[in-house]
Amino acid sequence: MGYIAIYYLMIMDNPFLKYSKNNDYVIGDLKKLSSSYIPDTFPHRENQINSIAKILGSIINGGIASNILLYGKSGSGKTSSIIHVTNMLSEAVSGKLNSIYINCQIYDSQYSILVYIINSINVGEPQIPALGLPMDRIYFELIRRLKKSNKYTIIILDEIDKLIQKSGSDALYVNLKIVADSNSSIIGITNEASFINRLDARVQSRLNQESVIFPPYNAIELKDILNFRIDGVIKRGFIDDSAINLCAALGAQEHGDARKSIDLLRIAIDSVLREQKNKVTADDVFHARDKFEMNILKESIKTLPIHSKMVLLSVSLTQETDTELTVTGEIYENYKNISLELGFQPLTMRRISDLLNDLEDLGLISTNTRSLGRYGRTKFIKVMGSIENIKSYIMEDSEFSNFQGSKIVKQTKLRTNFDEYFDYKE
DNA sequence: ACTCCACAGGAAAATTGGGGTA
DNA sequence: TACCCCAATTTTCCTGTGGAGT
Repeated sequence: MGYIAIYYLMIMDNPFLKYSKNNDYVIGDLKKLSSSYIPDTFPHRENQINSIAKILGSIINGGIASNILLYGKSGSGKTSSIIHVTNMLSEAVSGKLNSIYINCQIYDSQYSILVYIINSINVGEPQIPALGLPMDRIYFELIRRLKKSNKYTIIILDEIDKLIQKSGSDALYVNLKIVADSNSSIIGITNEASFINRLDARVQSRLNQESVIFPPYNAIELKDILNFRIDGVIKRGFIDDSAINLCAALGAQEHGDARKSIDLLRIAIDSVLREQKNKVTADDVFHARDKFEMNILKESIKTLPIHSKMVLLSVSLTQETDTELTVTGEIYENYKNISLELGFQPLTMRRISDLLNDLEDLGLISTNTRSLGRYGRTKFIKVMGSIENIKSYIMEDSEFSNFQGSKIVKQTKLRTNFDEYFDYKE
């Protein structure tokens, strides 16, 4: 009796289950269509996987593996492949392996990375706090626990270029030293080919012992991958060939991005299932793309720190009143007003300059440094995408709930001169 | 050739805030 | 509770810069 009740609960609560039970088209686990799913076969990545396996293989015989650097654009299968390989390896040595995956975009200081590694090694000891301990003690503790665990350790540093960008080569050097002092290897993942040149020599030689390159997928390969993912999950015929081709083409367009292709297909399938239609067409994929891009925008704005949100709002409002002169100085003035209105102590211009660069990295704004000769040198800034949407996403933050719209200053130093400059020209 | 605007962005100092210790 | 350590964040101080004006 109890089982039946639970069964119904699951059907009610889990949308995937609901579809799979009520729909003839779904014949397998829809999780296979998630871009983070790690399949057990990787079409068109056999060479890379074999190379990595060969390098790490020496661990099986008790040896030490070289450090590896994986290159490739996003969605080229680097992360999935390495996790797949380490999973297999862990199986081969019957679990005597610590494989620690770290995304350096999230853990971006040497301190946070080391603490994360320590807390990932399970030797039945308490967690280490994320702040406040002296570095040498972290270091000591890490070595101690690594030795105690008595396993080989593989540290995977994803987006390793972000670490260098934020914390410099030293952060990596510390990690590499630990590797030298213990039974472990580092695997770096980067999508920036020039990354290695920015390192200093001592780090370079240690990290770049072996490298594996992941070239972008072409449209034909992407199509294979999509078909492979659908296989056994969705009934043939439910998805129009044109839809698959389009997903592959859009992914190929975006530097051969398999993640994008798969996500697009999944979103398209999802909405077709929800609308109870009986075929996924190219049109559905186009809709999926719009939705996908909106979600990315919304999500990246939602997770922005409060001051970044205020800066972005300032850019939006400034651009709204005058497209010509969205420059740093004016954005800063308006940011200050917004900040004061919302009851925050405004940050300095120097800091805002960095925040603007961060926003550019996120693709939320685009900047262009221009010189107006006598009238100075500054950045011209534009928001990417619709101002209305961006504004509404920012306003979703409760901190902005009583934002009335600060007065938008138009009288910066530059503006006075700049206006004169144009008056003069005309 | 030289000046000077309005910043960009590097370096170092100062502040912040968790955590430990007495 | 007072006080010291630490890394992270932010400010202060600074030098650098492209090109119109003179």
